Amino acid sequence: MVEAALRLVDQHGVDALTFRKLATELGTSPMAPYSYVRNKEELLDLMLDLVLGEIDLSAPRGSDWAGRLRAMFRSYHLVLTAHPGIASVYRERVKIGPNGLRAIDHALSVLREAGFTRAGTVNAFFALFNYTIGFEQIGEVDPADDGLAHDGEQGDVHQIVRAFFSALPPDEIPNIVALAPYLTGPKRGRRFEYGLDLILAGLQAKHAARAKGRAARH
Amino acid sequence: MVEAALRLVDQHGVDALTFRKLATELGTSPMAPYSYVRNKEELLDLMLDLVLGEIDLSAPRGSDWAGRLRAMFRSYHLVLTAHPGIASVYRERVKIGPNGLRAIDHALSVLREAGFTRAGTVNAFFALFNYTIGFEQIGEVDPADDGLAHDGEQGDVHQIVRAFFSALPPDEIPNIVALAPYLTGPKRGRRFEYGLDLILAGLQAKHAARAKGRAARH
DNA sequence: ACCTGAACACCGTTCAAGT
DNA sequence: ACCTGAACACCGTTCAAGT
Repeated sequence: MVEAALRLVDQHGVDALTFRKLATELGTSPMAPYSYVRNKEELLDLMLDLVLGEIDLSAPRGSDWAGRLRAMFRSYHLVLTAHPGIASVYRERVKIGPNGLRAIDHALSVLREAGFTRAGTVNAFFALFNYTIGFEQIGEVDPADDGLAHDGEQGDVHQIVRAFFSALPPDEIPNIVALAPYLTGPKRGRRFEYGLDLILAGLQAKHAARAKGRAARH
Repeated sequence: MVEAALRLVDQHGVDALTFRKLATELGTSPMAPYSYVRNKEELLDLMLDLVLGEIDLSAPRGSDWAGRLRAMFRSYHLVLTAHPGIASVYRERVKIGPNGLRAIDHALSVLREAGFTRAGTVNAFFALFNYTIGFEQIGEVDPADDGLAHDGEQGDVHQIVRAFFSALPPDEIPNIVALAPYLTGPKRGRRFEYGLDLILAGLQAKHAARAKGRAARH
């Protein structure tokens, strides 16, 4: 049942998920899913947890704590992008399921074993977690569909800029204009890892400073 | 009109925003808002841009690029938390308005002036941007309402853990259990800055390494 | 425990019509 | 240009009823 709902979301987006459509997909009546689920929120929570079960938590052999976190959140990112729109289920009211709990606990254990304090572990986890989720939230910078057609030549950057960022005249947003090819590009895979490595580098600096402070005290 | 819609969202949440409720708020017919807006998506985009206009882009006197970025994204964070739920407007289809463009351009200009490459500037911007948005996406770790009442004594951590993370038995999530007081705590203000400083520290390390490499080549 | 059909209280949006 | 009222095609969910 949840699998069928996830299939619907993967194919037509999260907004297209409807008890009625799900029912016809299953060949039942619109009310049949209520036998398995209390309401739509619970269905969404179950779908999210099903997806979170795909995260690879097996640590790469012999790697350090930063490498293990990188591997885990890279997998997390890949799983979320494989199910577009599912990240939007994270809202105020999410109920975390068993797979989500296992993933959280794994990340916390890596940070604790690395020697981070309790507060530091939690803060570091949320930094990685929030970044990963936020990355899925916005897709490519979408065009502002204001009638300007996309039939111009591919190389005409100014045409693209005008279509994508038409809310202000170009001379008010010179940096956006200058960087437009990078802003609209599809280099999402590397982009995620750039930010992930920034956070991990920050954590490693904190970790090193703390070890140094401990050594100086002895 | 957009202001009235924003007031509705601030008071009752983004899901409660309805053309019909907005109309009664304005004392008009349910169809009246359509005179100002093409559809609901456009209304949401206008509301988001109205909020983004509150971001403080005035750089603190005499601070470096990292300090200026910290100030801007701290303000961005405060603005988003002041309007709960508004961050959920960021979806695949957001049309960025003038205030949003100004904020983006400001962040890009700071990074460019600091000496980051074009690709580095864009990647750094998205790291900060995605983290900030992701932070608003999930609120506190919400209780899993499975009938367990919250009437236990405040000090009984195990009770809290069982209520919040009941999807798995405690011995399968030892780190969550051990860190539960930190996970469920309301220390959101400092938590945002922890992650923000991690990203900025990572950027500063990259910046320093690049300057060093340039010097060595001469 | 699982499924059905009809109904209720809502939505966003279209349309024809008014000023 | 702005507003109205009725209508359409949808929602999630409740309820009474069936197996």
